[in-house]
Amino acid sequence: MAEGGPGPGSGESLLFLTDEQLRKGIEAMFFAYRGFTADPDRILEEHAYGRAHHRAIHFIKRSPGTTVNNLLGILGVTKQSLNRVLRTLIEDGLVESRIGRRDKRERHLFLTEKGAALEGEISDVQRARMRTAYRAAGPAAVAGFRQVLEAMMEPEMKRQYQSLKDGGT
Amino acid sequence: MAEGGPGPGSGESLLFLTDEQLRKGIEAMFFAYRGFTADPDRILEEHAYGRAHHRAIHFIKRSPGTTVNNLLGILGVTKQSLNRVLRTLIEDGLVESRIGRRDKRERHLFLTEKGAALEGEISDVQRARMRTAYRAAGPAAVAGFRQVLEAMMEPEMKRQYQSLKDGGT
DNA sequence: AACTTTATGTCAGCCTTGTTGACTTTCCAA
DNA sequence: TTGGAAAGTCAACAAGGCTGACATAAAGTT
Repeated sequence: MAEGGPGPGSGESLLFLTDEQLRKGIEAMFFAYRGFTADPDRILEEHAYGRAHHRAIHFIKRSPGTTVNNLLGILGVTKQSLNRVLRTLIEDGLVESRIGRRDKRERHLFLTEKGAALEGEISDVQRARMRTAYRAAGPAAVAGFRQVLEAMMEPEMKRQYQSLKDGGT
Repeated sequence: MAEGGPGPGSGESLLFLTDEQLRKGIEAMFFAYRGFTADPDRILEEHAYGRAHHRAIHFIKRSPGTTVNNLLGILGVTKQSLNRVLRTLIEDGLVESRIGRRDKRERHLFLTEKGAALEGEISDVQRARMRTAYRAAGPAAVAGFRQVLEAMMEPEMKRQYQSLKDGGT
């Protein structure tokens, strides 16, 4: 699949995508994702939780009252796997599970005050890093960053992502 | 930590970083990383390997002859964890481990032809997705993407990342 | 009313990939 | 030459994925 790299002089208006360039992009994703999860991981460890717990409370915070099934779709894990995490979060009093009023089979999930506190703590450090990175890179870079990430998503996840439209801008 | 969102009219020259904006960035990373690993995961599954194996052969390909210790620094796992993965790759004939000539404690790692074949197969699909995303987003977006990712890395990882400088451009 | 489907939860067991602890071999420096 | 440090290996454990089987309750269908 080698692209037969264009020389230094070939059109910059098209894309100059040598395998080396693409490889750098791939490694950038790899290392950046580690940075992205580093702060949350530190906090979670103090509380004896893992990333799985973080993902759950993140999306419950984003969509309070979401059902277990919704969450399964977003997280892309099995119900057994999610259930294990959810059970401990409920036992520990971070998440509340309310039986649906219209459809009593459904469980609607909410963060308790305690759960919101942990979510907030993690959210804060994660946003802080994102904010720093954004400021270092500048507004144009931020737009590009989001565009590339969006183009990299699987179609179904892209829908999930876009279903929460941008707040202000 | 709420930023007290600036209204639609406030200076676009500074950064317009509402919590909502930052949250979108966080979710973009989350969903994009899934897309990023989706194709490799499919191929790896056919060969009964996991992401850990992929990471190993990726960085051995990038730096042939690297030692186990070097690899540990890059991958950020324990040597025991890496060793298990390495052992199966060596048993399966994808990786060759040569005892160091100067320092016999060291093992220098190389991909065999078979290992290079798998690495290439995975690399191809991963680059293909990256290329598609880059093309969809355009050159300016690509630059921004890389800038933000780099700003998001932990300092030590940033050094690792930058140690392989850009090929052409 | 009987049957089927859906939503959720649970138990059991497996696999990958992280972890720590203990150990061997090799190297180097006092 | 001997003791510590470094590189690598083996053993055992934990988290969090997975599948399969099954239970319950509520909805929906016939």
